[in-house]
Formats: sequence, C-alpha cells, structure tokens
Amino acid sequence: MVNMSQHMERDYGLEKDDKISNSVIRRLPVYLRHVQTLRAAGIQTISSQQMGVQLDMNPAQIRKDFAYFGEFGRKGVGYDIEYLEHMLLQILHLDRQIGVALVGAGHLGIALSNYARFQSERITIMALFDNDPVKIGTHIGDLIVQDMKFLREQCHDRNIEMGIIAVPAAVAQDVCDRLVEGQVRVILNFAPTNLRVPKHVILRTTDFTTELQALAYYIAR
Amino acid sequence: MVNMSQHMERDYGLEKDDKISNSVIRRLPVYLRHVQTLRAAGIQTISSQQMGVQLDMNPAQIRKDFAYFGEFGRKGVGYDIEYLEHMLLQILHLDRQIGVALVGAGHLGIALSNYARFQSERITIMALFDNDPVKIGTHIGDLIVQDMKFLREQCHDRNIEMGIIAVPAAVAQDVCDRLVEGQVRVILNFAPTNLRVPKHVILRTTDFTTELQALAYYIAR
DNA sequence: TAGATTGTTAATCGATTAACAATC
DNA sequence: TAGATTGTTAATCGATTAACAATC
Repeated sequence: MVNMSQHMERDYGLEKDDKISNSVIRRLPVYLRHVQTLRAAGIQTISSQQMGVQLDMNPAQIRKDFAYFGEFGRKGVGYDIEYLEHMLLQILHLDRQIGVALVGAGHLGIALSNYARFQSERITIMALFDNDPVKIGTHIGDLIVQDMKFLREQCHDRNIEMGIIAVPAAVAQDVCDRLVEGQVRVILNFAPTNLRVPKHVILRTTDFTTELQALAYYIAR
Repeated sequence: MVNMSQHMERDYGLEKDDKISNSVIRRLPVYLRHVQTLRAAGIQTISSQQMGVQLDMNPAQIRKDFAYFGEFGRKGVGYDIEYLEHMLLQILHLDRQIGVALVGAGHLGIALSNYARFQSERITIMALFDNDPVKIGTHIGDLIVQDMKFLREQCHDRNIEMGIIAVPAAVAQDVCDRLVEGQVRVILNFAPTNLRVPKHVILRTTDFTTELQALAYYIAR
C-alpha cells in the first residue's frame, strides 16, 4: 500500500509530461506552423479530419497527440485555432523568451542567425562565438562575434538555455563540453560527428552529410 | 499456381531492397562515418559488440541492419572494416558520382556547397541556382550561380538525380515543382514548409525552426 | 577444441491506427 | 433531435532487443 501510494504520488508529480515520446514532440512544431498559417488565413476552427488531409497525417494521431496535453477540442465542432496555437506555444515553451548561444560564425552560423530571428521571435540568439581571430569582434546582424574562451562564463552568467553547434567536426566535442560546463542543457549539433554528453543533457544531431547520404540510397530505383 | 509464381518472381525482382525501412537506411551513414574513422585509425576488424559501445547502440540492431544487405561478417571474428566500408558505400550508391542541383545561393546554400564537397566527394553539386539578379553570374567555389529559369532544363539535360532546396518558404513549392519537372526524384528540403510532391518522388524536409522548436520543449525540466 | 561472434528467429516494446462511447 | 467530432481504449503494425544455433 505504501509502495502504491508512493507510485501514484510520483505519477501525479510528473503529471502531463509523464514521458511524452519524442515522436510526438517532433510533430508539435509542424502542427504549430500549420495552425499559424490557418489563423493568418482567417480560419477559426478546424477538425482533426480536415487537418489530417491538409498535413497528410492520420486524424487519430493528431487527436491523440493533442490529448496528451489536455482537452483542447470541442466534441462535434473541432479545435479553436487561436486556442490551439496558444496551447502549442505554451507546451513548447515558446510563450517566453529562450536564450540561445550559437557557436560558429561561418556561413551556416550566419544562415542560422538570420533564420531563427525571422521565424520565431521567442527563440533568441543572445551570443555568437567563434575562434577565428579575423571574425572575433565583427558584427553579424546585431550580434558581435565573441572569442570562444568566453563561451562557458557567458552561458552560465546569462542563463543561456540552448546551444547550437555550427563548427567543423574536429572542434565540435570541445565546443559541446564548454556548453555543458556553462550549464546549457539542450544542444542542437550540426557537425557530422557523434558527440558525448552527460545523461542530463539533451543532444540532437542533424547534419547535411548524413541526410544526403541516406537520401542517396533512394536514387536509381 | 500461376499467381504464386508471379508473386515469387516479383519478390525476386525486388530482391534485397525488399522494403528496407527508413529507420535502417538513416543509420547506414552513421555506420559508414564510424567505419571510416576506424579505418583511418588503422583498425582492421570490429565486432558488433565493440561498435555498439562506441556508437551507443544495441549490437543486435547493428548486426540486423547489416544482415538486410547480405552476410558481411565472419562468425567468431567480426566485420572486416575495409570490406564493410566498401559494402556501405555500395548500398548507399556512394560508389559512383551523384549529381546534385542546389537551389538558393544564400548563406545556407553556400554552407551546403562547401560542406558537401568536403565530406563526401561522390555527392557532387553540379549546378547552383538563385533568382536574385545580383547573385546570378557570380562564382561560388567553382560554380556559377544560374538563373532559376534554367532549373528544369538543366536538371533534365544533365541527368541530375538529387535536388536541395535552400530558399525561403514562400518560393519552396515553386522550386520543388521545377525540380520534379526536371525529372529529379530525390529532394532534400530545408525550407520550413510542407511541400507536395508526386508519389514517385522522395522528399525529406529538415528545417532549423522545427528542430529548435521541438528542442525548446525540453527546456526548464 | 574452446571461445567468440555472426545471422536469424522469437519475444518485447512502442508507436500508429481503428473503433466507438461521450457529448457538443 | 440528428450529425459531427472529440477523447480514449483496444487492435494492429512495425521496430528494437534478446536469445541461441551455426560456425569461424
């Protein structure tokens, strides 16, 4: 009995984030983007059925994904677009500013810094680093490229929550370690290499080479 | 009996590529990269056990992935690194040149054109397009930026097999349609938008915004 | 031969889809 | 009320992992 009650308390404590799978999480931004498009078009309500057709997805999956986070819809009616957008933003923590450190001021880094600013104001690149003396001190947008030796302290002092690695593979692990030392817990890596992070750090690697090579499989078939 | 023989013939025709799942295919470039690292370090043989530790993967999964494509290993010994690399390159069609058209000569496009050349010589960007009159005619590496109005005919005439979309979301569908008209069957899209392609075209979308937003979920937890 | 490791079948796990009662 | 659509449980599908006979 004691065991059971402890177990239930623990479940209650974790509440809604009771291990939502990554597959679900990665679909949320897709829903968000679509909902924003619909709102811009002046649409006010949508059913999972309609959304399924528009996004080429199974309507049951859409309903189930939403239901993990509460009851957003109205039976017989569908989902209110504005409310749905509000909830998706909240779930993804995009209802408040998220500070990001971007490491690497090459073409990819510059592309990313433009991109992120345009697309989603709440994810804000607060600091940009490189180790090239020629680049350090130059302006990119409204950011100044800083020496990588300040990476750790800047992340820590400014409470930066996310790191983006856009440097060559050879130095990616070093950059990654510095981010972790600076208390960054969520890292997006674009370098084509397998990075090692402590268990408490979330790392996602997505690199061009791997994507292209995987797609090459489908050629000539 | 006639039906059965037809069915078997069809299976035989599909042979080894009898629907290997995308999850498997996407791991192949990871194996390839690792095997190349090992070879560069002068290592000649590896077991699925060792590889599992190094890549933080289940050894049974590694063996099963390889086994879809034949018997590469030696029982009691492991896999010959050089032979494994050879086979992975062959499976991914990286043993011959693959012609790529890159659309978008912004920072992302330039980053991609550097990247792809360095990493894997066989995936070759053969043509680069943009619709900005200022960029058209300029050199990027050893490529000249061409007007997008030549996209379709160039892809068709030069037998380009893969397309990369690195343009803003607003024009991505138009670019995509032109690639398809030019007989390109495999497309990697970096624009944050849901593109429509005919069934016979393989499309993979990977965009920064979606990745960042999905990762934002894991912040503050 | 003894020890190691593959290739493959069976068991498990997890994610997607179908079905339907609840209800707007 | 009748028709529509959600939220959720059950069924299905697919992918991962364990286990082990075959064999180097």
